[in-house]
Amino acid sequence: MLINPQGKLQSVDQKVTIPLTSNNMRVACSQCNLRELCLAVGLDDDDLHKLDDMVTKRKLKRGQQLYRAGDSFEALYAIRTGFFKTDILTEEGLEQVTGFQMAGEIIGMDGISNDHHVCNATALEDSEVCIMPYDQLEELSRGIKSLQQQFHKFMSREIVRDQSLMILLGSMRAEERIAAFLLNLSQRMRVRGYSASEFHLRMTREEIGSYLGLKLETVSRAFSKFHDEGLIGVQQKYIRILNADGLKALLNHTPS
Amino acid sequence: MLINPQGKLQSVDQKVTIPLTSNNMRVACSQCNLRELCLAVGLDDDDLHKLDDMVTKRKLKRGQQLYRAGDSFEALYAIRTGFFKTDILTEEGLEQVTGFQMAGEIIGMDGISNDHHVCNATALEDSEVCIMPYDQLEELSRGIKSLQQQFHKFMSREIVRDQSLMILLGSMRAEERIAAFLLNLSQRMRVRGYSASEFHLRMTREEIGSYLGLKLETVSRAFSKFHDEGLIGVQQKYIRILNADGLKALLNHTPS
DNA sequence: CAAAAACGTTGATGTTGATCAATCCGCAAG
DNA sequence: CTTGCGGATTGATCAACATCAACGTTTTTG
Repeated sequence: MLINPQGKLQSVDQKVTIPLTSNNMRVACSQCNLRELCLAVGLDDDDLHKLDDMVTKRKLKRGQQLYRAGDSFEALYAIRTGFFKTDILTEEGLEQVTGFQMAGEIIGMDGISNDHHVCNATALEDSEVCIMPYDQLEELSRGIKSLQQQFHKFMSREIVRDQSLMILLGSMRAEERIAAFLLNLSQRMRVRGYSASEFHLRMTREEIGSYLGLKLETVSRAFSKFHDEGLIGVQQKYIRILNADGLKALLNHTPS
Repeated sequence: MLINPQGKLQSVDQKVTIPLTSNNMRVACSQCNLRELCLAVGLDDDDLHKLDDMVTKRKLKRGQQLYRAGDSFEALYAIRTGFFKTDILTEEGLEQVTGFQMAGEIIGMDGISNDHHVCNATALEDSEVCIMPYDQLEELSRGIKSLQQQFHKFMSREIVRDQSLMILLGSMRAEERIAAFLLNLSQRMRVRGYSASEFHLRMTREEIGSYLGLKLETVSRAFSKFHDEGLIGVQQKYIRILNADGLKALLNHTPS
């Protein structure tokens, strides 16, 4: 499903609210209200406690980097709260955004192949992550079948997500890309119990453009056009989806 | 490394030739001359024999499909000989190629996330694959640490490969894309012990274009231009790399 | 072998989105 | 309140690539 790279997350229908109470470094996966979105899906209490022992957490301020390209790979990170971008510096020194990630998503899997990260991960707002040391995660998933399966599904989901983006970049036109982007964000907000119809963008027009293979002016123009057509409301970073079906209709519109 | 999505495969320096002798359905990973490229990297003899028991093989004629989008996911496949493409049919019914795969590479990992394949895999020449039933692979990799690690590296490598392609599609111009494509093919041929400087393309101009987000005419024009500039030799699908450095120089050429 | 189909090349023209540039808005700091 | 600055908007122009079209070449098929 093209505009829907979150795979099985879609089927999680229950509302999930995102408060945050504990302040200690240890995190209880068994208590976490994101556990139905996260690696812990389907684990029994006993196994959840084993996860608890492995996981610590870390807070990041807006703009702080969780890891950088070239850093040695130590752990995967589950986002508890906040919003991240991942990006790569190309040979010519241009930044290209490879993804935006929100609560319940796992980042860092690019580092497994080389023992070094290939991209940067930056918090776009104050955020908190669960640190899962990779050697421990490997060991644990050798012992817990459902953890192993869940982990593999997350990796595969990332592959499918990337391929959706390849299709977007390879075959869609500017306005289609931006409609797909907005619908995808909206969908992911819904799954997390937030409003699907209004939200704040955490990234700049330039970062959106980088992600979608467009220039910031093109992004801005598309927003304005959608606004004029009554499809969305735009006030800087505050977006309202006024006509989701209208946006979807833009996607099926075959160009030739 | 942008033009180099095969990750650690790069470091395998020894020559690997690709004969094929046995004809029975059972395959001996322990005897396979691709085992240093494949999942079996780093396994000891004992563990290799466990792999042997799991794997069967299948031959495909040119044009045959190994699996289709929507098929239920049963197994991963290691390519023993031949050449494949994977593609997705977009909503509008357009085909988009998501990758070309050759000997030693693993395909099918997109299916793990949903228990169904999201893309088609088609043999572009007569080919042979090793079938690795996924439930058995999971079980085996819970018992064999180095198999588990190798499997995870393959999945991660696929993620990194896809991200390289995202960058190509998001930030490179037509001729850069095509130069990167040729250099990548050349590199992968070298790793497998084939000539890196001359080879047959197994895919059409249209398939190349689909993969690179370009139209077939644009691909054809770029080939002609590179030919005129003495960078490559082109005779239909037979390509010679005459000036690899010249091609590489095209990549660093910042547009603005 | 002949005919058809698939694939590839090349040219002329058109459209999309990039580029260049001016202006505006919102927010933070003094 | 004013100033400065990063971000956003909007307009004018341009370049890259798509599209349309004609023709050539190779492969497949009966």
